[in-house]
Amino acid sequence: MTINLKQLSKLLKLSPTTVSRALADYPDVSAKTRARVKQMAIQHGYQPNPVARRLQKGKTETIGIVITPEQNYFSDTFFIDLLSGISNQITRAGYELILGVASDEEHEMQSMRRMVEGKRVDGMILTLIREQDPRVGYLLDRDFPFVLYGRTRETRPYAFVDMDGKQAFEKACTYLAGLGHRRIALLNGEPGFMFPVGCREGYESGLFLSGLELDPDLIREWKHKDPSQSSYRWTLELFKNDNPPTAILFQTEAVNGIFKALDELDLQPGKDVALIGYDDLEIARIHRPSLSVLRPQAREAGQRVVNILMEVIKGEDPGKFQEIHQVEMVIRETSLPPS
Amino acid sequence: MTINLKQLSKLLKLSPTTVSRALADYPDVSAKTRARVKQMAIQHGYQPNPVARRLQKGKTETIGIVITPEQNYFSDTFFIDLLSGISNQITRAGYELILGVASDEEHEMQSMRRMVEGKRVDGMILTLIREQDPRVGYLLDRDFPFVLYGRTRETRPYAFVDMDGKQAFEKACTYLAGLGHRRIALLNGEPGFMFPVGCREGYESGLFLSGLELDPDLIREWKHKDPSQSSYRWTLELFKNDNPPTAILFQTEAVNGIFKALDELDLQPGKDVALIGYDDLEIARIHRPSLSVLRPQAREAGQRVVNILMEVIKGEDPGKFQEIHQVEMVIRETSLPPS
DNA sequence: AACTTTTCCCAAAACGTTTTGGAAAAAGGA
DNA sequence: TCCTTTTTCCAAAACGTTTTGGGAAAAGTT
Repeated sequence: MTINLKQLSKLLKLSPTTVSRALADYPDVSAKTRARVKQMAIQHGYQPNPVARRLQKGKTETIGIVITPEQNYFSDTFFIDLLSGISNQITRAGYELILGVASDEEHEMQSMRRMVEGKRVDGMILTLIREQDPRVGYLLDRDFPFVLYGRTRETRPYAFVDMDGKQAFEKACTYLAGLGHRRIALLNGEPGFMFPVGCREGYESGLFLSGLELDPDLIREWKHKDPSQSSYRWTLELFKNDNPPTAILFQTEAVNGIFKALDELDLQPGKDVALIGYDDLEIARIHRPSLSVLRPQAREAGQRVVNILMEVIKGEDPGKFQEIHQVEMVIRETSLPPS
Repeated sequence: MTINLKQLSKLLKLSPTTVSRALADYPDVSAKTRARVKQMAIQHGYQPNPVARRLQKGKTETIGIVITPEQNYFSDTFFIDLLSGISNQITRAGYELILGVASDEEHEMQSMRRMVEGKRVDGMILTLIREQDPRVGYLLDRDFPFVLYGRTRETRPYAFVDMDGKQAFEKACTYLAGLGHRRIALLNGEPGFMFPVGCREGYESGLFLSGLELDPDLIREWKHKDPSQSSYRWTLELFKNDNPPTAILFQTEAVNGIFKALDELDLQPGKDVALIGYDDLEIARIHRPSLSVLRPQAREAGQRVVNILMEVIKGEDPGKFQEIHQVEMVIRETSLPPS
């Protein structure tokens, strides 16, 4: 059915060498034959067998990624955008993206080891980074190319693309303070992961810059797998406070519980309580009132991750590639001044 | 770093042939040397280079799947479960799963063609099947192995694993009718896809079995990308009816809009309006009142898809593998008799 | 002992590319 | 014209496996 390099070369009455080099635009083949070869290749729909090329080149032309369904992050649109940026850029480079789905931290590591030690990939992309993340040490120890989407606590240099959660939350916080809010609450992401660390720093810095006091009662870490720590319950508790907040910062993921709680408390989102979420999920746009958000550019980040990984695979120093992307704020209907 | 078959055979003072065959448990190598080979292989962490094996075997040992972020289906937990079942089973077979992310129907086809014509995969898995799906015809024409998660309108035989949407909605409908509901509404999935067709059949059949009349005013197709067709608006309109429904069947995906609309109408879910959703998403479990649902076993289905695809790749007749999986109903708090 | 069968191992080929190291032919220079 | 340089092509090797087709040694059989 599909044609071979050898068959194609026979058709052209040329050696496989010349055909191969013609297609690869080597200078040592004349313009005339190059054109002839290319035309014939197109005519017969010739595509070099990727497996054979990989063997010869000693590269798998493949990138690996492992996702964990347990983490709710995954069901968010932002992750799909990230994956979309990654996938498109990988395809553009003629590479392949192989996917592992792991149910927990142990399987995550196991799946990655299979890819790395089984020589199935040239590089890894890591997401959902923890403060202490064994995957990073593992890859650094083996000097295996990888790029993080996020950061971790690790002294050795490594490549990463991260969203500036600190700057984002600082911006949101000072914006709300500028509107006159004095009691701003933070429903932070799950502890153990690195991202919420920056969010909290930004929140605290935002309060400080606005001359506001930090009140520990207004901060909570949300464990989304633990119903007792749900955003719904937490919001209810928050307003039992003598001095309740007039604004809340949170991950958009948690918005359903917050809306529900506010509704039960007869508080109108936006009007009685200002809300700004991190991540521009669909619900943020379609809800009435629409939700003001911090919007990370996940697709662009995904493309950067791939471009960087390609450089690292080529042998570039990973320490050179450490990018922190700014996050824009989208003001919609839930960020009004306090009433 | 990592050891080679040739190097390993040199260490053992055996030929590469014998080492290869020993590891593959061929009978023509003595038990003693087989043991010796295996022990040495483990000791040096030898793993055959997959690229070399693929070239020799003439197989890519790879399965392809293309997902489309545009479709909201993807953000549902059920899809992750499906993917999880697929991925685990593929890994178990020593195969790889390569992922394409396409933004629309055209890119979806393009991504698949790259995999198929570029000899990058041995088989394809298709999801989100449309009534008229060009992918199926394309693959059938080329006699390329594939399995559908879902069904399409195509007369030639092909392999599929599908959820019995018809039986599911029939069951839900007769259950509600059995409770005394006489006005049951259906908010169906997007037109153009095959799945909603079965849902509607089941709904109609359920009404008929319960001796209820079909009222076209109670049926609507939800276009989730079109805000004018949102579940929220539709629910509001539904209750402007002189004779409003006492129960609604829908895709759980649409639950937020429905809850919001009912809330505005001062109707209590479960109490004033019975609700049953298709797909057991997280929100169904954590919402109060918790949502009764139809629960497809996505992970198991994913495993079946892979097992079937392996058979088709081996050359089995695809027509032999046509599975329709039953869907169970989980009664929670939103399926009470009418008040 | 001579023949047959079984057991155990291996050299060589093959998979489809790309790369290496020329070599022949054409062009340029004197 | 003869030598040098450039242009254009190719045969052979290599990537790391598995498979093919024996072949030698050991074990059975008569």
